[in-house]
Amino acid sequence: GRAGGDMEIIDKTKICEKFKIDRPEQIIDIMGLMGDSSDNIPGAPGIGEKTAIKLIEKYGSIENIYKNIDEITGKQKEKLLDNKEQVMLSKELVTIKLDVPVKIDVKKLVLDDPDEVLLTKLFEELEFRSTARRLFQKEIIPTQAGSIMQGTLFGDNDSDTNNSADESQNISNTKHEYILLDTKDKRKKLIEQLNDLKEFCFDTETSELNPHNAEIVGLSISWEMHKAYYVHLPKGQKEAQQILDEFKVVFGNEKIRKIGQNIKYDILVLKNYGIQVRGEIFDSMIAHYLLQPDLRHNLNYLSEQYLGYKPVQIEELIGKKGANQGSMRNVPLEKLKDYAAEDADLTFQLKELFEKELEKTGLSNLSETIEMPLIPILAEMESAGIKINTSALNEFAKDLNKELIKIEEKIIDQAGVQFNISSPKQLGEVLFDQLKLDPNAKKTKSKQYSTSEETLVKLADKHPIVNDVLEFRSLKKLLSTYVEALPKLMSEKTGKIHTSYNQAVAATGRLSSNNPNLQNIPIREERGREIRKAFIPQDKDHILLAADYSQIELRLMAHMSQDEKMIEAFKNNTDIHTATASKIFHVEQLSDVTKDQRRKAKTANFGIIYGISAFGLSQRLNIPRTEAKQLIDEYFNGFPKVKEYMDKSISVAREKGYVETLMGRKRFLKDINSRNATVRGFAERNAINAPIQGSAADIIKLAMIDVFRELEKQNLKTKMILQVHDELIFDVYKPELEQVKELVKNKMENAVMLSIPLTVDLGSGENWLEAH
DNA sequence: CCGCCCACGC
DNA sequence: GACGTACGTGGGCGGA
Repeated sequence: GRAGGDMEIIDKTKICEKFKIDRPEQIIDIMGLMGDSSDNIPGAPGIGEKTAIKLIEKYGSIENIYKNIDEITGKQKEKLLDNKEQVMLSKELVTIKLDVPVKIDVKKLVLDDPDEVLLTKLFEELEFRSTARRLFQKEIIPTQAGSIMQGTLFGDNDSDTNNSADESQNISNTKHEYILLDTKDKRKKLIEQLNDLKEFCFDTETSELNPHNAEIVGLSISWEMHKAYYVHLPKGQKEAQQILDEFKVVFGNEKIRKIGQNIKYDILVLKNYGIQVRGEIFDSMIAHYLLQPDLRHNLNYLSEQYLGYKPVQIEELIGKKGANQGSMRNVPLEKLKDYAAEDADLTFQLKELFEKELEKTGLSNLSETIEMPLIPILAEMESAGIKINTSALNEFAKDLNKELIKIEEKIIDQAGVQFNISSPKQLGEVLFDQLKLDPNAKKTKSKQYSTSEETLVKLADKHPIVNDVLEFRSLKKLLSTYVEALPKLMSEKTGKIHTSYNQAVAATGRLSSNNPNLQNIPIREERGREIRKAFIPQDKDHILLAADYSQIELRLMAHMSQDEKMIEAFKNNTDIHTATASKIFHVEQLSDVTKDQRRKAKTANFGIIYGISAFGLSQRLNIPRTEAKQLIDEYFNGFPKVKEYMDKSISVAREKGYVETLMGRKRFLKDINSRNATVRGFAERNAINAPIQGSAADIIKLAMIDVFRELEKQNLKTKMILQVHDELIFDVYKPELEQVKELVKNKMENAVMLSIPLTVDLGSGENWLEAH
């Protein structure tokens, strides 16, 4: 069996309760801190969990151990914290260790059973599955539902989800009823039942991952634990459509809540078949994202963690991913039924758990008023897509290619040797070994020469090759990332680009975009702007409208800190960077602020939001550290409440273990009390930034919902098509332009009421650049 | 396949 | 003596 099968499994929750420890992983922390590095064996584990607990018993609390750490460990502490080569049984130390390549010599790592159990448990907590697989040559199976949970979250969840430490449940050892519905009659009975429900969970199986092209292979439905139905769809498009049409009314029934895991995908797939999913939405993935924004949210993970159940793996059906991966179409019906029905069953079970947990942790409002309603709106935006001017891009590609060839020749000529300019490794060797541009050249973690833009700019006057390399980089980036990539992602069906928004990635609450990423289209450099020009309205009757929040994050800083001076600046509608400059440089008249002063103030403003240090600011502005420190001091003099707010955010995080946004979105900061300054610093910057960035995300999401509903209400043809963090883009039906402008501005500016006004800038044009 | 480096956006 | 600004996605390289 698994290592240490006979070893006593320690219930950390009870220990935590007894000794008033907030978080179970603190025990692990202690273990790391106590680790013994004297034997000099790389990868040597620290003290065992039992010893850690004995220590806690002896000293009464974690705090007391910290106080007496020197007494307990001798000089170990400094040594441990400084010696990065050691792998310690501590979350944070392992994290540090990851900054440099982790090399664990398996041969030297002779572990007896208890140690292996400990490492296994640790790796499990850290989600180091692949590392564990290498070390132990086997998979880690989660021991206890909720074991990785933070704080009290899910701490009392031990009802039917706890299978002790042995094998988790799966389809073969769990009682279940998965029913295949293969006649019209059976489907009719199901649909009748569905119509009387207040909610049901569903999942679609499809031929491919892209929802815009996917063919539906099957549909599974569940509304009670361990029981689910599967409807298989035959190959012909027409037959599939007929069967799906039977379900049209149920999906369109506003009174029935629809539950799913990543349900936006299913909504999009059904939309392709002309089926509108209406009514309330509950997505287990999004729910977990709200509960634990820093963790992962896929069904396998959630199921193993919270249900103690290992689902049938997709690889068992269609093989490992890659070129030879099979299709859902070719999976034997019985297996497909089990797989599909199980997915719906598990998703339903997760909903039961997560909905209660959202309630318990005060996240229901955020969930019900923002995140869940946003899901179908994102689906609509993705489905609408944006048109691109491919011929313009193709022309641009030709130009870029020509220039690239020229500059490549020039670089090779100057280097005097053939090499791959796109290889940072080779480039570094040419610049620093061969041309010897900088005897003290910076190196990266992996001991390569750094060739980042930041580094190269400083060498620009040493050799003309440097600017050529920078130019090459910039051209190459435009060509490969945008100009060549975008047309490839155009849908054949619609001739448009359909990005995909991920609502459960960014720990702060922002959306992210991929396939393609439309949130990082160039705008700053002149040549990059050409790419924006290629984004155009759907036809000549339409025009693009861009609406962006002005300085939303700084306004939020003003609101949340309640700093009178900053609030005043925004109320007077003065340029905030100029106002900042006047404060930190003591320039009475705003009109006397110089460009350079404004630039520095602007950088300082960004730094403030991100929790910058004097060093960071000095690097950014290329000024001495003392001057940077003075800037920051003056900033806090000028805006005293901002400093208070930052300190308060950190202390809130220390006390509660998390920080919150305006709408109550939480971010847990487990490292906020870390004794490692670097790790703690990171958490502290998060404590400052997360409420600001996250509140901005809350606000634009609210605005999206309001705007979308208003467009619907007024029966307009205009569509909201893109979101870029503080900006919304619309494909406006030209006759509606004035009406839409007013509507959008109104809804965006009034999404929430703050101590300062929110202002939105509008622009329209025949392409995205012009609209800005 | 995966980690690293680099670079684009907000 | 090292470290030092938040959140993302993607392309290309190079080692395993």
